[in-house]
Amino acid sequence: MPELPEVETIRRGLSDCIIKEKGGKVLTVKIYSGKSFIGEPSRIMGAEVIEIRRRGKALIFDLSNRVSVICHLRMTGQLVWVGKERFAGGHPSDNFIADLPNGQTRVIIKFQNGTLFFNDQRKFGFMKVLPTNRVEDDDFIARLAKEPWQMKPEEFYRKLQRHKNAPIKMVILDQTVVAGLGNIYADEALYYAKIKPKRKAGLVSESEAAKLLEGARVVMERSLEAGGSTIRNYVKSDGTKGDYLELFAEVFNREGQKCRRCGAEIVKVKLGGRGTHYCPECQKE
DNA sequence: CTAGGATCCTGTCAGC
DNA sequence: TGCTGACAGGATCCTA
Repeated sequence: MPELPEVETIRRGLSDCIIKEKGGKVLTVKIYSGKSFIGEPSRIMGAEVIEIRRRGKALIFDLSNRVSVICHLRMTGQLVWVGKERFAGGHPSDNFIADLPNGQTRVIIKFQNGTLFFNDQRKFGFMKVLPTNRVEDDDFIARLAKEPWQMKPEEFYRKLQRHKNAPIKMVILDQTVVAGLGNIYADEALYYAKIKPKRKAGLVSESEAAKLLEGARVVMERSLEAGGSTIRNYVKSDGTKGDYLELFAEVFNREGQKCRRCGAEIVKVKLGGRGTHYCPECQKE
């Protein structure tokens, strides 16, 4: 369930562990679930990771032999580095601190100076090997829209018009409209912009669209400051589990609680098959 | 082309 | 306790 801030947090954490601290060459690739690893694993053996990039919610590991690995965690993927330090990010679960591998481990990439575990309960995520110069041709990467920081309000507004009959929330979850938002930050951005999630996208005004785009940036920046969902805030100092959502969420997982803006009760409904949280008072139809 | 629902897969939790 | 259905922070595929 990692969204842009979580993936970016992983990118930074793994860059520190694998590049700065020198993870070294890939020694072995062990695949426990065929559908979790696409392509020929031997193509990354003997190579070193020279850069870790991110496009939307996808991570891209560039290796020294002009081969790259695209990794998308989808709903329940997580990456855990065990080396000199331990770093874990992605779908928060006890795997962050558990002994690995376990029953949810799908791929293990062993480096000279550490081991990268790709765990994924539901097997929706994947790693995919391809030449570095072909990454931009990958179906998912190629169709990805700009991120909220790169997109101009006018462009965003124009894109909304192409889906004028769909609920605005569904439209901003579409990665070809804007990249990076998932179910949490879609709800949070709409709260920020005071727009009801089910409103038709065509009925969002130009100024509201600008506010929504700004909201997307603000809520994801806030989460990024909190470190996304990583081992640092998942495990509190007393060893108990923490809920990082508490750190910034205004509506997500707050059904039944009071809106911090107007005091009304936050509600949860189902929209397009996704749990959707909003304030019925201050978010407008 | 768009909109909406089903689908991939595994685990957990509420309710009976 | 054991079962059943709903649900889970994603994206694609299929149908109308």
